[in-house]
Amino acid sequence: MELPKEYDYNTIEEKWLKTWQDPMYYFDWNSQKPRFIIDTPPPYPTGNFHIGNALNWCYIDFVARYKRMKGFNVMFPEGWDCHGLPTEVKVEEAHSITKSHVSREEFRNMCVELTQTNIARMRKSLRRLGFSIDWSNEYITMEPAYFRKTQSSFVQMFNSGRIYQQNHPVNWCPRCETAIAFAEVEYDARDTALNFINFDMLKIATTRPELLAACVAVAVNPGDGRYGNYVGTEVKVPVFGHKVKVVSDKSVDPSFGTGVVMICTFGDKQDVKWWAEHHLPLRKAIDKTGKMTDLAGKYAGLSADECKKAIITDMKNSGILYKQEKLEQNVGLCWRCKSPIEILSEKQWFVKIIREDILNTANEIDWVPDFMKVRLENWIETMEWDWCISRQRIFATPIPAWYCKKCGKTKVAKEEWLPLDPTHKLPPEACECGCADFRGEQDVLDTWMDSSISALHVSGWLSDHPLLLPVQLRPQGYDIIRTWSFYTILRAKALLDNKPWDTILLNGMVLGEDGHKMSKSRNNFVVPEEVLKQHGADAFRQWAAIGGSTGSDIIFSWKDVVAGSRFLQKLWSIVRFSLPHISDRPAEFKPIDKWLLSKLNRLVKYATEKMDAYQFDETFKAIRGFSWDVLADNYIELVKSRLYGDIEGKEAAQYTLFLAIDTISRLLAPFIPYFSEEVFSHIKKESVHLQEWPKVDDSLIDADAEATGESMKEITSAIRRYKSEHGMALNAALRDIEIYSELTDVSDIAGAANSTIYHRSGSPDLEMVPVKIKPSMKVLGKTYRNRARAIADALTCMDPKVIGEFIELFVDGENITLDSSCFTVETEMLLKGRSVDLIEVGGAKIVIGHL
RNA sequence: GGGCCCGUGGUCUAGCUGGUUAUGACGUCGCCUUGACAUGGCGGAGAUCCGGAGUUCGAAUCUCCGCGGGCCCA
Repeated sequence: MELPKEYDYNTIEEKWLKTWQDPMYYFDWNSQKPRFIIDTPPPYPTGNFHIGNALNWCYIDFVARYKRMKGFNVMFPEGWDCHGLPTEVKVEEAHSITKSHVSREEFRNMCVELTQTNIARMRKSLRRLGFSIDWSNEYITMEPAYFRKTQSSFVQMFNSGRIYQQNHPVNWCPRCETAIAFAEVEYDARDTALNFINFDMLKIATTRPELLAACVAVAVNPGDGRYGNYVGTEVKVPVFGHKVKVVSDKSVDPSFGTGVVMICTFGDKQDVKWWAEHHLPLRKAIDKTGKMTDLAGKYAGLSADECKKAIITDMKNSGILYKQEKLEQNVGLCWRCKSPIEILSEKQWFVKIIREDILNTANEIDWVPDFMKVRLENWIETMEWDWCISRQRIFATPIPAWYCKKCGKTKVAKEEWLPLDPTHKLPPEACECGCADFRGEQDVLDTWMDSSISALHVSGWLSDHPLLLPVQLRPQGYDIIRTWSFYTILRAKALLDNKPWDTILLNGMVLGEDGHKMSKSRNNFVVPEEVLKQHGADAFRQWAAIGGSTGSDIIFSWKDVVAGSRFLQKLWSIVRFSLPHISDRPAEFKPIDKWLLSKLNRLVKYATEKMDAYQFDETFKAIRGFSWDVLADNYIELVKSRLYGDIEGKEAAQYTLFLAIDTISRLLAPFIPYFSEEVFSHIKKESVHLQEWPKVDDSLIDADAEATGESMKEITSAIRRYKSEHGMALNAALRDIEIYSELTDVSDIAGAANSTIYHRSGSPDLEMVPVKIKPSMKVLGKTYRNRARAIADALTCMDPKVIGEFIELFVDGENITLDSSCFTVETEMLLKGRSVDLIEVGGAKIVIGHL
């Protein structure tokens, strides 16, 4: 059966999508094979699998398929990180409600429903992109089977003292009305005013006059002579009248403002430090909704911003505020809603951060590329507070704890009671005080508490399976090193005293075609579905492979996708030509067959090395280069005459071609699974994805065979070039070609050149005239170091006609003898006798008779 | 202000444990419809490897400084 001329990616991809069965990719918990477990990032189920995810999943799939072929028992699970504010917001929009309109349970159900719909949509994209996901190991963090583990992890870390509850300043988003972690704070430079205020006997400068009511001290630098007398005294806070201490602290910058700074609870992180160091009292002037409290007197009930304006006006009028200066300041914003955050002191749950633990564990992990580890190290070094894990939301994993209604004591659940929602269920035992009535904890867990145990979950933690931690690979983007990598390392160490993974593989960000971050407003946004529709999954996956080196940012490029689809068509043509000719029956190879097989085995060796180093671009480029250049443009052209005719060496060509097609389809399988499956299906009635990765046959890597083949290839190209330069069709016959070379068999060249070729030994009877001496710097430099330049200059100036095997030179007052390895002599051929053209390639000379 | 990364033909990109003619893609120009492929083949043009200094016999590659860009953070 002849193959169609055009490769119809759509039909073929759909065909294999229907044919492939999920169990092909199931992890075998009982297998004796070496295991390779991947801690796949669980995406947030927005409903759309974006192109950045797609790049990451391509990398994962390349690895998963490669490792499977290498004989590993591979787990490529798929998780879904469900909980979070975006879904709550979407649900509120969709139902035109706010979460306070319905019961917590009802609201949660709405979120679950939306999430399920979104997951279903994203599963389709994952399948269509050809990812070899192990669907038997799918997990969904909002389901009891998973959040039971999140709750267990909470209980275990509480019991080991790694989780505690405390009144502590936290970053607070007044719009979302929840605490947030530092990882969730963004910074933006904004213009603000520095206000100079008469402060009793002192003058202070502040950007946040609305916090005057929360002022608990003023501070000066200990070395500042202007204010030394005031330290230890008290001053009266203007407008509000309460008295505060004057303290000295070396982190006050005497040159900023007036050199006197007001400490309030809390204007910024520095206030928190001073507050703790100087044991200052707490004055809450802003509440959880961002409104001023009663402490703010006449300003109570105003928003912080309204209060700021009002108090500035009032203080200007009364002469308290005597000057304003413009100041650029970085303002902390909520990453989700971009509102400026406040720092409030609230009772929250925290996870202890032990820096050395995390640093040491990070050092036991292989980072690819290695410099990415520095990002984690820098983040760890700047951490000042513990990780606040409680959130004031609904759609999240409940914190399994209650408060005794009588004595107020906190009761944390026992693991065997889990999973549970403390707002629905009371603990099965009474409080120590004897009271059995409890109030369930309404706060829920930060979503990173769910996803930071993904590695533990997939490796069998708290299941009937044996625990297989550490897993082999964590693939993820570098943008979430300070969150997901950091938290996962922390949790694996805290819960199991182990590293979570052997290796972490970082991918870059996908940029739009204009080189900027993809965004709808920039109009450079591309969704994978659009690419799939136009060029198919295999073309898309090639962009992911060759777009750039692993770890670097990658620009999405339609050109690369188109180039990918052209390569598929080229491969298809190669296969379409080859299939009728191939044979798996061994035969004795001719020189050019040996050349091809040597190159092929070198390719396998190189591809294997590069795949092991996660260098997908290098791997794929090598395979593509071999297929297109070596196989199609050279080998096939050289053996066509053997394949079409009925001459000696036909079987060798058929067998060589078979080996090439078989090997290439295996090498391509991780990258273009649909295409390679289609090709392989014509060779064998088995899936290529269940085959072994090709092994290197070292006996076929042969430098001599390569040199011979290279020479044949060069001679053939030279003849082609000759024809091209003389305006001849490439299949036009030349007469009288004589080749003087070391070659023993020129029949393939004759076939490719479509001409009769006379094979000669020795040299043609031509006059050779040396015209130029070219110094070999590589040799001269090594031997003669700093004299190499002078020797080279002297060589170039010599008369080439007098050169023998050795050259004697007089350089820098010294006689130097150079052998022929130190230079090459370029010669020009003078023809005599008949009128011929002479081409010289490598060591061969081609004499072509004039037409 | 700090950390990390990057700056290679018109565009994007590989190389960067220093050593022949700097990789590939896209584009561009010329030629060629040959029995796998015109979504192709053959050939060509096009690069002061961001700038400067240094190390070296020799630097795209190593060091320092500068300029420009990106990301993360304070």
